[in-house]
Amino acid sequence: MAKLRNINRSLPMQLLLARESTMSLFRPMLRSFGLTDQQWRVLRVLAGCDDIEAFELSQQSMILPPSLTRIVKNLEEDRLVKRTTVSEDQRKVLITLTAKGSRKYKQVVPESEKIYRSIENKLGKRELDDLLKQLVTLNKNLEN
Amino acid sequence: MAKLRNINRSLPMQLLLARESTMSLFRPMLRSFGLTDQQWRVLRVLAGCDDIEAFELSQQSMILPPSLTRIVKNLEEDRLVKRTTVSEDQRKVLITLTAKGSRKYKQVVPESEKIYRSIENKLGKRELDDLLKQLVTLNKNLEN
DNA sequence: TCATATTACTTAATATATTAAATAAATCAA
DNA sequence: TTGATTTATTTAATATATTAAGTAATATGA
Repeated sequence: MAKLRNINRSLPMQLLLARESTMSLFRPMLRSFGLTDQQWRVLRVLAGCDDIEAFELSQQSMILPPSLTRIVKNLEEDRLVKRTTVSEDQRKVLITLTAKGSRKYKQVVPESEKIYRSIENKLGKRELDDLLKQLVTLNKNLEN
Repeated sequence: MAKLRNINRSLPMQLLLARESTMSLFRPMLRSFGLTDQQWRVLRVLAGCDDIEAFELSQQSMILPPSLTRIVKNLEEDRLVKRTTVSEDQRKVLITLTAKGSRKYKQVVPESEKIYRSIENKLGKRELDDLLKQLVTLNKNLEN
């Protein structure tokens, strides 16, 4: 019978496993702040700019527009972000971090970095840098 | 303001991006066979054994039990898999590929391998092997 | 100008992820 | 033996992913 490559030789599976291995280290911390993985990705992008259009936020947080609509709605209900429309182009929506959202972000950052450093220690800084470099290259070479 | 590392230096984000970059190459093919990503992961594991317990299938397909319950139910409705219970331990559920499921698997395998080879060509076989090796190491070193 | 196409986002429908709780069968301990 | 615990899976509830379709605003071309 035609056989598929072993899991250990499957790039998609190893990437899935690696993503899970790393996120499982961050997840309990994020949950303790009442944040989902995706909500954190959104806050993180917003913290890096004054405001941002929905489409651009979707790209940078790697969340598809339909999911983003719901996620932003929930964050808005939690008063962590604000939505406004652009008068020059009424189709567009601008999203901003509120003061509360900014405070939340500042609380999470040091905890996140702490976990990141523990990963660096487990893997070795050189190995991690090397892996990152290869992933960046892969993403460049496979990009659409 | 406390700032988080750039996306390019974030292992979780690069892994997410890499996973998406690669899966986006397989997804249209899988959909053309009427399969979701997760359904394919399940079929793939089942093709590698006569039958398997739900918990073990959950591990190998990297799908949590609650999700697996639903996915197996859907695959069962499509007549691609079969569920039976073990008489020695009535708690356990055994899952098997049907003849139809096996045929589907055999149809997908060559298409999947074709795409995999095109990825090898884009990235270079040596680079890909090297990356895989590093991912396997990472998964070993971070494993719970 | 005005019908058409495009853009930006949202809604809808179905599938999956995550966490907690429930269920039922098997095991364990007094 | 039987009440308590553990194990294997399912249900439930909420959140996200994916694809398609819808809506409203803007841009385009004859």
